[in-house]
Amino acid sequence: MAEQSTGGESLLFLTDENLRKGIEAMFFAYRGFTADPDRILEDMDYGRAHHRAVHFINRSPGTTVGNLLTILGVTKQSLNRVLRTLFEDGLVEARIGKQDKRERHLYLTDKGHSLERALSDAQRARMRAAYRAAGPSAVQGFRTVLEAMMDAEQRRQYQGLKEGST
Amino acid sequence: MAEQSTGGESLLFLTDENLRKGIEAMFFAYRGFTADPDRILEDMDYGRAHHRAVHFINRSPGTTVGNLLTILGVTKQSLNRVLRTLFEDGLVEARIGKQDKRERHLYLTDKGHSLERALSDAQRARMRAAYRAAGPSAVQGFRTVLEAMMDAEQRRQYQGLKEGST
DNA sequence: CTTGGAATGTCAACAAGGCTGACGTATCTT
DNA sequence: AAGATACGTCAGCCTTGTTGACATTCCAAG
Repeated sequence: MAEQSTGGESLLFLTDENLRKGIEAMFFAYRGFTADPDRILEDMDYGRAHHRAVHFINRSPGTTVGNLLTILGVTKQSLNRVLRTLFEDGLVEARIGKQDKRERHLYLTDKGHSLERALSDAQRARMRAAYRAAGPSAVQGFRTVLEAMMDAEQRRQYQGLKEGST
Repeated sequence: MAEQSTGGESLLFLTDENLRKGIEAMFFAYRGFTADPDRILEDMDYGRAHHRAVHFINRSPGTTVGNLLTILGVTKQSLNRVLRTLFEDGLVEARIGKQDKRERHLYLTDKGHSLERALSDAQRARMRAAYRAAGPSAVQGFRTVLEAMMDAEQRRQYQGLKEGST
């Protein structure tokens, strides 16, 4: 998986030109990646920050505010502003921890699940189209490179959530 | 989930679970992707917007303000705020067009090239490490999926610049 | 029981970098 | 001469990030 053969193999894929193409591919692809959810969100006065919160709450129901802070990598003040609107609008609810009553465990309400659905359906549709067009082995490569691009800390979180409990 | 048998191939790579992993991989990888340049930029009161401008001016020297607007997908007011600081700091210079004197053709100065160097060195280093760890065929797949993920318009721009003049 | 620290919430203030709208100017094109 | 185009700019607004300060609540250690 790692090095095919640092011996006499072509390392042409490591030219600056190829790397630059990869950089621009990331830039343009990320725009596409967020475009569909962004359209849905702006119709309801939400932003990407709300999307991220909803995504990770859906993905790890009962997660605490502290967990979310770590995953999202923002300050609590910033996250709190977003969470507050989600509470007010009845998309997310917080339950006080049983063991540790300081903690707030976050859950999506039905309404929250609806939004999450709409957002991830849109995003998955694009992802599915890309995956299908590229084929399974390309997808494998895609994931391999992305994982290698993460910071160690981010990779840990990514993999920690990878096969959570399913 | 989708269609099990479009020909006998396994379409297991199109499961919602796999798509979700791809989505999160994009999220975390993009953070890593921007982390190194961000660190350099914040030491000098610049932001990602400056990075993007510098990158594309370096890549297409003599490009016009209008071109840049199209590529970056922002408003001229927003871009102008960034360009103004780049002019003031002597990183970018604008030359009036010979054929059409309304156009401003943008070029990096030596100082601009230095910054661009520093930024892209950092970003390429991470990219190179990821590429090397993943291997050539993974890289191929990576690019294929990213291209498929772009909007048609973005892909046009990406490919238009792809092999520019070399 | 008291005290320290952890987890959380909140107020205030600020900055970057998006956006819209309106207007001005130089320059091309017709 | 008139209109369109390329660009710049002023003014104002929004989201989402930041710091700093402070209150609350609770756990755990003395």
